[in-house]
Amino acid sequence: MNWLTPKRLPAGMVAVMCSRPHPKAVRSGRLGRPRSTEADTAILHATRAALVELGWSKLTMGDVAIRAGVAKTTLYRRWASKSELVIDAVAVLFDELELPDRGSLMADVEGVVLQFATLLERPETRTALMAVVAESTRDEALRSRIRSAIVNRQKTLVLQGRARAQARGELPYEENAESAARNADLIFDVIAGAVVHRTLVSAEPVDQAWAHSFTTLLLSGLTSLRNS
Amino acid sequence: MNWLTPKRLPAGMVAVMCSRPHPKAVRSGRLGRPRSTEADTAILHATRAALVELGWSKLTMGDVAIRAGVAKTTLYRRWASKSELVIDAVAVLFDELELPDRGSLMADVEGVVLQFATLLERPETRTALMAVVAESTRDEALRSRIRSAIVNRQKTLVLQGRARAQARGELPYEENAESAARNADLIFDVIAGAVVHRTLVSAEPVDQAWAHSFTTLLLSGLTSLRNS
DNA sequence: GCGCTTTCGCTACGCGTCGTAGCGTAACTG
DNA sequence: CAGTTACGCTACGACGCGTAGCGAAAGCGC
Repeated sequence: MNWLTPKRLPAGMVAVMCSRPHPKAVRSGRLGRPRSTEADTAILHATRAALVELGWSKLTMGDVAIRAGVAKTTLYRRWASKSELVIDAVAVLFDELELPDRGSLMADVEGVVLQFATLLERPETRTALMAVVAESTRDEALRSRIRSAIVNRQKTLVLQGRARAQARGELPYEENAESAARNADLIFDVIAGAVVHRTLVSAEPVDQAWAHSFTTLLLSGLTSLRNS
Repeated sequence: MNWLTPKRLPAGMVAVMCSRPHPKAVRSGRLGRPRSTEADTAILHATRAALVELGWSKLTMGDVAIRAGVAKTTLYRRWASKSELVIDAVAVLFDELELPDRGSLMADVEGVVLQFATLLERPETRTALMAVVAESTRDEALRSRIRSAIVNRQKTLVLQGRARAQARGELPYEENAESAARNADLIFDVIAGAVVHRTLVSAEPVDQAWAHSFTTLLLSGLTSLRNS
């Protein structure tokens, strides 16, 4: 019903080359009053604030509109659903993830684990990440949006870390491109999955000690696990 | 508001020794018309069916009541929220998880990974698991319910698998009880986290090949990772 | 300056779900 | 039998959703 209204733009239009394609991007061409960029930032800021105070389930579109000082209709002109709005609001937080060269594969992994954990300590990401992932299990469009807005950014770090480790001689170069990609995906799922599960399911902190133990396990394997 | 109504029972009452303590358990003592156990099973069955057809977000209490052939008020007499209902409905699916002895640690891990993956292929669990976890980030009571109903059951498998591996001589006995517990938690987060992340975030299948690669990585570590 | 186009804030609306109250009836206990 | 609790049913207020319609504002091309 919603998917066929003229408000929806053809799918191709979203895929234009842009760092953050707007959900309901209007052709930036010309004609008419341009969209207020202040409204955009105000809405996203208000969404994060609402996530902190209310959490995902109690966040309402009307409330966000009021916080942003914007009419509710303005909100719906840009985002078709609460999920898409929240994804965009949270996605920018993942931009601060980076991989400073700490000199060794071990230190690099530990660093990225702690960085990711710090991100997941924020109430916005805690409450939003799992919620949108849950929503995406029944919505392919949402899933691809999460992928491009959040997941792919994290995956880059894995590729970067591997390249460094290979340059240092800590990891072998993989001539087979396919299996190299598979391995990167595997490692990404292991790292991100472990941190997320520890944080949100087990609900216990990812501190220095845990990061160290995890990294040791990841590098050396289960058979070499010893008491610390 | 909801948390203070007389409907809510004191917290201790839920923690009675019972395999599956009912959310709003009434003292099984006596007096008056007993609760219909058929209604219980019908509701949980209807909830799973609704999850399959509608998914978490579109599931409504009224719809579940109709499917179960039960009044909506009957539903609310037993479960205070949609989250608690869904947890109970899904929890039984996790009971079928077990750890058959396959002769080696490697085979055991691979087996449990594939079993867990099979469980996550079901639409009920896919859509429900992440949703209730997301909900639990702001609700400690919900989190402990998930832990006792779902997570702890899985964690047992890790302990079981380790004990077997130790008996086989594949893993060393850990004299330090604390670090042994920490290691078990770590391994659990790594295994469950990786499978969940692969399935629900990366949205790619956990097949035999992936399970094998993952298990190899877990046992031997990153440094020994080679092309397959 | 003038039209044309699009977005803006605002109000109002229908719809669906929520969770509860109140009733009469059914089931079980002593 | 009386006492107690669960049941099905109806009705209700509250609230969030997403949209329609309005006049005003802010750009563009002329």
